Amino acid sequence: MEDKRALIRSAAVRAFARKGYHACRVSDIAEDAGVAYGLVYHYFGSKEAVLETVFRETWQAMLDAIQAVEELGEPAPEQVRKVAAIVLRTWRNDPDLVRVLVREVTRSPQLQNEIGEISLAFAALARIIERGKAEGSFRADLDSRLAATMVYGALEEILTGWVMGQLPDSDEDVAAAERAVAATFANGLA
Amino acid sequence: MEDKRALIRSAAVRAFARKGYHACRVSDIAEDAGVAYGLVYHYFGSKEAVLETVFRETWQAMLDAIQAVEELGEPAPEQVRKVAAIVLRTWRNDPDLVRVLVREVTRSPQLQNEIGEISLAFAALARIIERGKAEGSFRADLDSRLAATMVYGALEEILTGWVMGQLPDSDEDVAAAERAVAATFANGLA
Amino acid sequence: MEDKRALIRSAAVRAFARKGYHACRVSDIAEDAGVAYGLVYHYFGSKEAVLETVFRETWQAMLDAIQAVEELGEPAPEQVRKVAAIVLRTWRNDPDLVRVLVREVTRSPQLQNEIGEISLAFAALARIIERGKAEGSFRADLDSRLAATMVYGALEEILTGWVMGQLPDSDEDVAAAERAVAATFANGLA
Amino acid sequence: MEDKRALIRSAAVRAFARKGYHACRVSDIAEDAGVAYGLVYHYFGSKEAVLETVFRETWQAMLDAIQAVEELGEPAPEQVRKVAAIVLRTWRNDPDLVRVLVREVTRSPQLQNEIGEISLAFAALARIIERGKAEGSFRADLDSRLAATMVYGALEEILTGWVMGQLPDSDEDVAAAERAVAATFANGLA
DNA sequence: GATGAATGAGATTTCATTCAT
DNA sequence: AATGAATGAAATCTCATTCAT
Repeated sequence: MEDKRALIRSAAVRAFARKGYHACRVSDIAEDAGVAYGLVYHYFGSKEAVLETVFRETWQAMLDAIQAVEELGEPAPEQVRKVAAIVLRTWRNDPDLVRVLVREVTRSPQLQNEIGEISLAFAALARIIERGKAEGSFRADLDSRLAATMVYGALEEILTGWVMGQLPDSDEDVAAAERAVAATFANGLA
Repeated sequence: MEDKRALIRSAAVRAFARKGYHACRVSDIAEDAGVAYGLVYHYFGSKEAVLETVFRETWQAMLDAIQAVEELGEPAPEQVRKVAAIVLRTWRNDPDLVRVLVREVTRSPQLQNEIGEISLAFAALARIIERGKAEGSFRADLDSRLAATMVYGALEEILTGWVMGQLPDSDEDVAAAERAVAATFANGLA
Repeated sequence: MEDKRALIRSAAVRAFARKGYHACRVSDIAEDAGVAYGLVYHYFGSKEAVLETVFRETWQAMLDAIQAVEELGEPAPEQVRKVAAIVLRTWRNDPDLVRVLVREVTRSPQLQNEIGEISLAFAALARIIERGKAEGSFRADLDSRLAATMVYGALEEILTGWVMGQLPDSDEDVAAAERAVAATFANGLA
Repeated sequence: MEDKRALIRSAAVRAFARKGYHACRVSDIAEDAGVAYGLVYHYFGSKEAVLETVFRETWQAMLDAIQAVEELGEPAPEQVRKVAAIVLRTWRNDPDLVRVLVREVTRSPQLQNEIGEISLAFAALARIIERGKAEGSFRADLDSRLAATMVYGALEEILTGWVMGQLPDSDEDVAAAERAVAATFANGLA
């Protein structure tokens, strides 16, 4: 019944978030999903493929959301704010997922082949900043690739702070973080 | 002869950098150091302890350097610039070390006990920003903890870009990155 | 449609020949037959039963052919020649089948219960040789069981040479092999 | 103490002989040798490598013995007799070893890379027969490769008969088999 | 201090087989 | 008859760690 594949996928997110990818056995995922562990192999082929799938499907959704922001054609600082909102609000929607992405995927030595997809996010941010330079919102001498890196880094570190329990993460804190990022880079890159 | 302990320690940094902590076997470290792997246990006690030692000794040096900056009593934006310089220049000095710290330690689920030491760096940055607010360099409504997180995140992401080969890292690029971080946060936090 | 059971049986021969019994998964058989693997169980009950069936049905046909030779009542050397012809020509008819019988069945530790059926072939050969002794074609002090073993071994090894690609196997080579076996044992056992 | 590698090697022969290669677990070998199974990997690297080693080391010894026969320069039929003696007496010396070689190695699909070494034995037999043709002991129109195959097949099948318990194998039977092979091919190939 | 043989817990993965549909 | 999702026993292999020398 239902969709066992999706069931396993979301159980994997929980399990990876709870114990970390390496410490998490395939049987932990299966147990969490309430299925036999053979089924994980039936649907995903390997433990690593589960992580990869989680990453790819999630990341694509985020890339789509960012692209939608770009297409609105609003001023660059507003676009940066919206991207910050998208990234940071994901935390509220699915903290376990963020935990996994932040801890296991982003700088994993194993998933270096995913770098291409990760860098698409940087590229989108760089495009936004480039447009900001063109419209005069940002300084002309800015290296947009580098600026994109700083923005992305600031966002990811805030997420990490939440993941690690080092920063408060109430709804109000999330909103405040969003404003802080927006303001800092609106001024900082101007 | 010489100092076998130091020999093993630096071999470990190379080995962890090359293959990642998990994929790296104790025998890889020993081989790289040119000793029998039993000796790794003689000096460090466990594989995890090697990583911990690498982290702790390095991190302490960085904390000391940051504290020295604080004690000079210069204006906050200048202190931020100097911290950026310290962090980014480490890359030039020892890329393998940075690779290991960035990939394995900072958000490792295993080394969560090191979080205390990691957060000392955030605390130092937060103190600097707090002082910037007092002296009028930074806006008064800033959450200094959050601001410190953004600065640290920007720095670490630039390092990551270098580690992952996504950003150019010539001496000139390193200097430019340092200036970009300094300028962005001097303005952005003002 | 058609006869799915026969379809699966012949797909199994191909699959076993290609990958070997152990390396061959039930799904390989099913795939080769173009059916779902559940159907293999419907018709045969188990993977081992498929191999057993292949063996038994084939072997019986060969035993029947040999018995027909016996019943003709020709001189023993001529009977040996005809048995050689039967065994060796099977290769031309169905090399995959020979491959499976030679590699998987004959000395499989699992199918030791089939030994009874295998030894019927030896027994037939031994009877022919025994009659050869009676009629004076073969030496009287011959151990017919041992002689039958030698004849059978020579035949199987020639098949093996073909299976393994170590001996040439054109039609002419097959005919030459048949003559060589006949001549060697006609003289050798005399 | 003692030579653990040799200990494991001979335990493997016993274990493979008893249960067959596939049905035999690595831990069976280790248990038989009285060591932890990790040690099997320490010395051999994999289960397959154990079988390969057993084969290669044994086979080489047999090739050496056959070569020694060749070098004596005796008449070809006598050389054939001596080769038969070498091959058949192995059964008395180490039945388990023969069991493994006959059942697992000779026509294993996995060890097809060993074929080169197996065919060296055929080549030696073919050389002997070729010399027999030159010296007039064997008929000139003989295909020596094919004849070698028959001799080898006869020998292997006799071993198989002993392995499978289908032929009597007392010392006297072994001696009789040796004489039967020698006589059959001395006459049969003449 | 130094070595590496020896250990064995534990993880991944395979795949024959079952069974609901 | 036909399918293939679901199961889980079982096997291989890895590798951190111990310890006798």
